[in-house]
Amino acid sequence: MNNPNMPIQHALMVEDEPYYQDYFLDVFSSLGPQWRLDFANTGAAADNYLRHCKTPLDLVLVDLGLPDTTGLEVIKRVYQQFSQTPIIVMTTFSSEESFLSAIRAGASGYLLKSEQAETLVQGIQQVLQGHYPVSPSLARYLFRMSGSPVLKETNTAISISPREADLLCALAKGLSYAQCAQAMGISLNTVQSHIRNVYRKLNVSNQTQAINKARASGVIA
Amino acid sequence: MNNPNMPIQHALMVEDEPYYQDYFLDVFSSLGPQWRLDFANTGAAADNYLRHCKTPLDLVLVDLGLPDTTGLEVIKRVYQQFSQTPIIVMTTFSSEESFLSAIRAGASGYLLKSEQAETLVQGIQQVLQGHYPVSPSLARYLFRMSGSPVLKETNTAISISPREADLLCALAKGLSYAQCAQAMGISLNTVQSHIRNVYRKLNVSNQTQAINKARASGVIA
DNA sequence: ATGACCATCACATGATCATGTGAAGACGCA
DNA sequence: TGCGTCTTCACATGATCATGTGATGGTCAT
Repeated sequence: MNNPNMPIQHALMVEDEPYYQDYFLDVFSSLGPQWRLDFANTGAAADNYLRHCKTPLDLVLVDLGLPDTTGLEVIKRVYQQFSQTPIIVMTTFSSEESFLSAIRAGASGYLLKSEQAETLVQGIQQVLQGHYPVSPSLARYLFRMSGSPVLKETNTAISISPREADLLCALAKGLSYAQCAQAMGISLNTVQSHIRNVYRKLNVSNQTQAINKARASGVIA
Repeated sequence: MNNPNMPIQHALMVEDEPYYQDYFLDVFSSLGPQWRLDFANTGAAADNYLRHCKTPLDLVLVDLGLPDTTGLEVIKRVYQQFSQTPIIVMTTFSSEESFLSAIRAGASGYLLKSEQAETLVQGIQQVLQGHYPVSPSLARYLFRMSGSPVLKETNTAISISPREADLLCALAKGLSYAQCAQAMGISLNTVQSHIRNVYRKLNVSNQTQAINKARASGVIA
């Protein structure tokens, strides 16, 4: 059905919005005529597509936008079936958590739809060459989480002291005050004292808010 | 001392080998005439340079090659003094450990000297734009370590119900139980009831642990 | 050497969270 | 029809957290 001298490159995109389907057809035209881009409107459709897919796909794009976690399921599925096939997450929002989940599930790239079309093309080409393209706003997070435990004197904007940062790290792991106290070799009173100061500095009033804000500020991984 | 219409861009490179000093002078000429590149031959020299440096540097390149960890010390030092200054590690070997250490210390990019000069220029330009360039062979590692720990037990098995997930999302935002109750239109009693069930399902015993586990399982964004 | 942080602790109290027991109606599945 | 799960609620109690006031000694810069 095709010219054997020009082996076809086979891509699947899981995307429900027709607008983006059209858009990415356009993007793919920049990659060359040998590319064939199929669409699956839902996670279930993608699952079905994969079930009937004999030859390994060359690329899979997954929209991680709206549905619960079906996007993640698709990624896992693809990764299981074709572990060599690069998977790129295309999403609207830059959620750090969904980013991590996607990578854990097997994604090799994570790009925002809002990127320039040219940037998307580059990202796709990069992933095909074995690279791991990530949109800048998320790359920051990737870096942050790789360099977790230390980084004491990093209190750039917000003046969280080293010990306070230690405590936040411990809390972020899920430790209770008592466990933090033990882990840090200080008394429960001191833990509470630190917490009081941290809350004041970050202007928050509970643990989760503090952890979120500390993360957002790069104070903790 | 300079043309005020062309603000000078000030870079420091910590590098002992004259060959690479020349090489990077060449690389920098590709960036434009406004760039001034100074060199420090040792970590101590860099330290001294920083001590007498008044205006923030625009870029720092650090050779992480041979010396013990003096390269790392320089990175920390720069990061402390000019937290906004991008730091790129230039190295000969792609050691995963030194890579991680560098990131922990505050580096924003990690490039191999063996890259094409053009690639290096691109990397420098990227980092100046706030990106995080990493040589491909290391990017793979970055991804692996972000994702590896799980991947197998991707808990699709955890059966968090929709309302329970809603609650976890609300909590993850930093809301208190009372606020969650109001936001979800249910009573405080019900919130506690959901929490009890969630904790049982996730096998945890406090909020932060629950949020962490839910995130790790992709249950919440 | 006088502030201005930091780190450490003590004592205290009200708010919030964690956990237990129990129960009701709705839904789906066997 | 019954069993399980989900969702919702009530009442209750101990644990943990949040917040206040105050104190000691250290470091560091002015």
